[in-house]
Amino acid sequence: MASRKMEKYELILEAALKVIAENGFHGSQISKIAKEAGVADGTIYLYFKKKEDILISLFQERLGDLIAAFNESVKESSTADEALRKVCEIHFSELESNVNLAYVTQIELRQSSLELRVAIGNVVKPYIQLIEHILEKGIQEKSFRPDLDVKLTRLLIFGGLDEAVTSWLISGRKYSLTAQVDKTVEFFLKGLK
Amino acid sequence: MASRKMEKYELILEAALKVIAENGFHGSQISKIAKEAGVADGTIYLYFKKKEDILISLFQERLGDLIAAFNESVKESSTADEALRKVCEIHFSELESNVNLAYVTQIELRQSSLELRVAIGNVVKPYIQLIEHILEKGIQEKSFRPDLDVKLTRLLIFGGLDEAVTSWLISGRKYSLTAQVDKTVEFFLKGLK
Amino acid sequence: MASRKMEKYELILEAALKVIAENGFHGSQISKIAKEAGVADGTIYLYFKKKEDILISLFQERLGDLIAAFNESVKESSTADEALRKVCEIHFSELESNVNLAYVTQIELRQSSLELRVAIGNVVKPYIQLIEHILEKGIQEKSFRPDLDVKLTRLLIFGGLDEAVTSWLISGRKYSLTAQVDKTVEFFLKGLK
Amino acid sequence: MASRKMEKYELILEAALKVIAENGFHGSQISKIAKEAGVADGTIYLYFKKKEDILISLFQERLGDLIAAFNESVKESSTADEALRKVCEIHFSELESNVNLAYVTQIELRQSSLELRVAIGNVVKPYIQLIEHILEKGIQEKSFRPDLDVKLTRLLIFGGLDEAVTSWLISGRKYSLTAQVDKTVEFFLKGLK
DNA sequence: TATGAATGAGCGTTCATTCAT
DNA sequence: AATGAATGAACGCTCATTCAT
Repeated sequence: MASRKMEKYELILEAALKVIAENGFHGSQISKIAKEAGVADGTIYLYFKKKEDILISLFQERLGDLIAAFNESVKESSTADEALRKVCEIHFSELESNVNLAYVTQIELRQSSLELRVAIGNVVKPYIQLIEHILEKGIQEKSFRPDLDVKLTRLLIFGGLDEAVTSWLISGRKYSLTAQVDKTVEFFLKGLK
Repeated sequence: MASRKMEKYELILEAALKVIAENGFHGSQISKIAKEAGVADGTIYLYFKKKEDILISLFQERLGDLIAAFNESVKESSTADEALRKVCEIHFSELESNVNLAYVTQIELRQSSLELRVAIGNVVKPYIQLIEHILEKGIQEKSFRPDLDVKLTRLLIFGGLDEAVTSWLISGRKYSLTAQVDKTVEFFLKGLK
Repeated sequence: MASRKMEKYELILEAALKVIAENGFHGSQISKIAKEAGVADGTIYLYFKKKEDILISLFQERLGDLIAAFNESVKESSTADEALRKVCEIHFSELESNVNLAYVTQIELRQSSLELRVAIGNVVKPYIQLIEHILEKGIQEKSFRPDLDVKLTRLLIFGGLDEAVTSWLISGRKYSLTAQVDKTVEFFLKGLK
Repeated sequence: MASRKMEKYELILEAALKVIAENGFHGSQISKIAKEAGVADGTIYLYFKKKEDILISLFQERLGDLIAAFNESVKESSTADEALRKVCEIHFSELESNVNLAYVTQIELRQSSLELRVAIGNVVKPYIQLIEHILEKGIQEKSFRPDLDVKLTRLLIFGGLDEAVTSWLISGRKYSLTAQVDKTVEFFLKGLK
């Protein structure tokens, strides 16, 4: 009954996402997540070894999907410019359309132990590498400057995207995030000049 | 006796910075900070209302200094280009030369409650506004593109700088951060092209 | 199907003995015993009402055999002296040759609830009564002092034997227990003088 | 204020003794002991590192006194016979007059972890050694048999005394324990013959 | 009979904060 | 102002037991 097992696993992840988004990281006791999922406290420990494992899985499952979507889109892009635009588009649109996920990943999960942050880092790493690949492709295509430091630039781009999302959230989502895609990509491509 | 009062206040902040840098956010109990500062636990509550207030003050005092330095330098800069370079230089060099502060602000203080993060946000806001002013100045000087979205671009720049510092820390400080200033400024000014 | 029923019953007891001997009383969860026995957790509750019942049954079955052996031997003994020697011999040799049983009865099962200890007491009672019978027989034979308090003396003898075994176990079984039979019986028979 | 510190330490030990005697080992939660002592739960952890430490201390403090009393009495005894009688007398009378202590040491504390039992063993060891010294003294005085195995015999004596006390407790203290001293000592001295 | 997923009560321990001195 | 002993709320996790299949 793998499907049934997965059902409950998904149920708990879904509940955790909702509870954390509503109550914050520190206000999300196991008992609250269990109640939201409609299972007993102990049941959670049949699917997750420790409380932190829920959060790590949440990150891996949800962001794993996102990163798969990134890879797919990038493959379909003919140019590096287009690929970078795709990345930015997906990054903004996915988080805009899934506010709970956005809130949890940008705000709540960062308030966690070093151990968890390392796990999160591992999930984010492929994403940053994807940006790096796009940069390399752009250089090969002679579309991007050949003297770019790809290791540094990928961080500047990721950091910019991340901050844009966080700021949008903290502002109370008073404006459209996806509407920023063009200007954002333009800044990355053309810089300030 | 204001000076004497300030003495102990500073003593506690200094101790908190050291203890958090050494033991991490979760390993920094009031009792440990008090011992490091050479005062009794209860004494801390004569200077700070809650534990979080120590952290907020830490951020305000130390980053306040930094931001004052930013403002000073920017005023002395004749062009927006130069001002942006100055900001980046100070951002990287100050945190590179004060690893405890870097570690605490980039890594440890982020594992805190929403309330604290809002307070931190307030401290950071003037810095982001400073970047905004530079952008506006650059547009006036016709050095920067007139169609820049300054509200968005300031975030992309701040996020890029922030991520560069965090990544450098997590990597174990295996390379020079200040050596990245040129490439970073160049990316912001010229973009990928 | 009584035999089949008994098979599984025995299987579980055997598994419990092994698991407790290997993991100690507190490390012996039902799930561990079930796995060792090759049955499901729930199956155990078809044969035993509560976890403690396994332990009580373990004691009854295994020590019951021992006590039967005692009775047999005593019946075959012509004198009380000889009977007492037999008791001591069997007590020491059986536990020496069955270390798991010794460990579980002397060390692990004593860390249990009052309820269990009462049940264990009931199992031990016939043994203590056997010693009493031997004492009475000795008095009748005019081999033992007529002024012996048999109720008290049986305890002194049982306690002595019990402590000798426990001490031997705790010492790490560095010496032979059965080699102590002679001296032990001699002490009981002649006292210190 | 060493005296004040000791006051609360004693208060907690006293409360623990009472609570364990009344509720058994497993029914004695920290919160119950704290309430009985009239302190907060957390206060207990200012005086004891772990819950088990209360029990170990209880054993050490109370039985330490007892063993000191033993040593004192033995020193005052002119002969080994007399010393052995003294030991038996104190053993029985002290536990008879302090039923809570008897109950806790004979019944409850034995249901504890191996770690605690080792600690208890260390407290009991000097007592067993004391019995050994008496035996050696008796041999020197040519009052006891020269062929006694003192290492074995001390266990037979201690085990006998221990069992006599436990049995008296379990019986519901329906008879006088101290009234058994004469018969007990007589058994040890003269054996069954 | 047999299974094993699900249950949920139960508790030791930490630590920010208070307050009598 | 300063102390530091005392407080007590808060919670993750285990595991004996149940019950739908």
